[in-house]
Amino acid sequence: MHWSKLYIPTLRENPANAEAVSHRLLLRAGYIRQLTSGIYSYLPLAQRVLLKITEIVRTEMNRIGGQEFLLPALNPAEVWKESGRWEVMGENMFRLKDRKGADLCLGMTHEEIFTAIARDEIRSYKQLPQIWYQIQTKFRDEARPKSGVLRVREFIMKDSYSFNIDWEGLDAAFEAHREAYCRIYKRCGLEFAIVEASSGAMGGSKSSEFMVYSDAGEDWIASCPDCGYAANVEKATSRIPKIEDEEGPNSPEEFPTPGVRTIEDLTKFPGGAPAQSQIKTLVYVLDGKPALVLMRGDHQLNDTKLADATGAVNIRPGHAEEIKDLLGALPGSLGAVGVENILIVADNALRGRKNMTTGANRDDFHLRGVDIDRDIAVKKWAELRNVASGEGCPECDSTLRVDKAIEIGHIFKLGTKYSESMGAKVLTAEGKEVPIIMGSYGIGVGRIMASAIELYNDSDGIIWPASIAPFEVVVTPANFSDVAQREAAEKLYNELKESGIDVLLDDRDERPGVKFKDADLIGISYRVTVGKKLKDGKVELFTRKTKQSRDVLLADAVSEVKAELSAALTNI
RNA sequence: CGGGGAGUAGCGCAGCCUGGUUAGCGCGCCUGCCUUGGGAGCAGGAGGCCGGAGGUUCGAAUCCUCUCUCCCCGACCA
Repeated sequence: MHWSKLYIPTLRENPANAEAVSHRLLLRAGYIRQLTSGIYSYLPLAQRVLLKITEIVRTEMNRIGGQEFLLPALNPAEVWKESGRWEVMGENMFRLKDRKGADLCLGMTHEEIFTAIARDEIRSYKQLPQIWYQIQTKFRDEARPKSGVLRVREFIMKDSYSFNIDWEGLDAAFEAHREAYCRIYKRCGLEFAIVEASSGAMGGSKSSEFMVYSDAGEDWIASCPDCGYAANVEKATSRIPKIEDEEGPNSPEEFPTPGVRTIEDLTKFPGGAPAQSQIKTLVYVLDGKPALVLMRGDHQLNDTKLADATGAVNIRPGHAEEIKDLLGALPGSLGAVGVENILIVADNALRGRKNMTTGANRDDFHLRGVDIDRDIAVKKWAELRNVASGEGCPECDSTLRVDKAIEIGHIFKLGTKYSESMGAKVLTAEGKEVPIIMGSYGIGVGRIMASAIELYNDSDGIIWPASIAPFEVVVTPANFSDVAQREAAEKLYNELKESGIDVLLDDRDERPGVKFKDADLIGISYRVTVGKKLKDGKVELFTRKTKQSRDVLLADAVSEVKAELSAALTNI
């Protein structure tokens, strides 16, 4: 490929409106352009990267017996109604009507469609197991697209689904995917972590996420440096010191707390209490029904944990008016003492606590001396608390840390959620009809691209892992008007191409500085500069990652490049 | 959905507060000369419905009202 013929619209200046590093560099290096919020056009360089990634994904999926499909992105409402997700997906689903007025949607994921195929076609255990996958565009109407290609409304995803007759088969398919994913990310050159995750709206028993640690991420991961425990904070637990309370009064005592609205206020108020001796009362609406959520004063509720613990799908904090109607007081003076007929969910950290302080459900009044077991009708105890850095690892004596990460893959043991709701059943060897046991496995292709940039960049631009770089090598004649340099560069370019290397020739009549800057910016792994040393039969081999260059004989250039590349590709 | 910011040339921005001939600057782009090892130089040139609609005014990029879009923080999010 000749640079002069390729559309690579690099920008000299940093684009406005691009905060995340990957967003800024993808725009500046001419990989993407935004069409509208959360929707991007992928220019030729990006398409080359995406194709390299999907090719790696494809070979590894095929290796575990996956069979590639291509399913419709445009789906009829019926299938989604069968699984119940037409409602569950809410506003995140793009919906439309056809000319006859029938409801359609754009697929957010494809459990329903693949399950429908399995239901219609698979009758016998003899046809199982199956692993089916596709690499296809998904649509989600995100409330807030952000960070360039990291959180978008239209994106490419590899999604696969396993179908088994028994749970052992699911375990095997899950494990096969786990291993395939490790190979995929490793081959893409990413450093990644596998963490325990919440299954959320997908349903199912167990799920693991594949994460790249990065400040550009939106997930928080708790991990233990000693034993290797790692979990999304939506799932993570931790050890915290037990608190021994002094005995309090025989019944709660109400006391005035004018102006006190927050936990913090009450810690400073004369006669108040330290945060860890307060009960924080939150009003949530769970699938339309109000509930009180009780946390220790210094702890934060994790919404996903609340949803998982209660089985609720749609959860939101209550509005001030709802709360006033419900409890008779405004936030700042809420409590659960004496509350009946409302679901009360409490965090495990409050178990057995006594002599606590909480709101009195009367504005500007609190209660002290509250004994949870005695005074509050807790219906459900659960792990609801956000773990924090510095708390104890749940699996060893060490200490947890919490870091930000980008989710690049997620694998689920679905079980029979979809096969049961949609009637995908097969006959066993004994002639019994049973639901197919399913797994679901996703990889965000665009996120792999963006994560690689977040991980590997410097002030000059992108530093691609060679395996997913749009080109492995660029041949740069310092002065293309110089006949000797031009001819040597073209010859070298042809030789590299013939030996199967992905090579670009910078045939532009630009000054060398421009070509070097552009090559660095777009992140090509190696550059061979054909310049003034040509008269000694030498060219320079420049490594983007290290910015080191060394002279090699022109005659040896092809083999030197090959050696560098194969070293780079096996080291990752 | 709440809070904040921004829409002026392909990109990055100034001008707006305090209305007034032809709306500027840098980069990029085109032509020519010159130059060729880290985004050169000189000369000439093209390119704007100042996001949209309505209003105030003799006169609006500038003031007022409405509206659309984008970005950031939060809420939200397999």
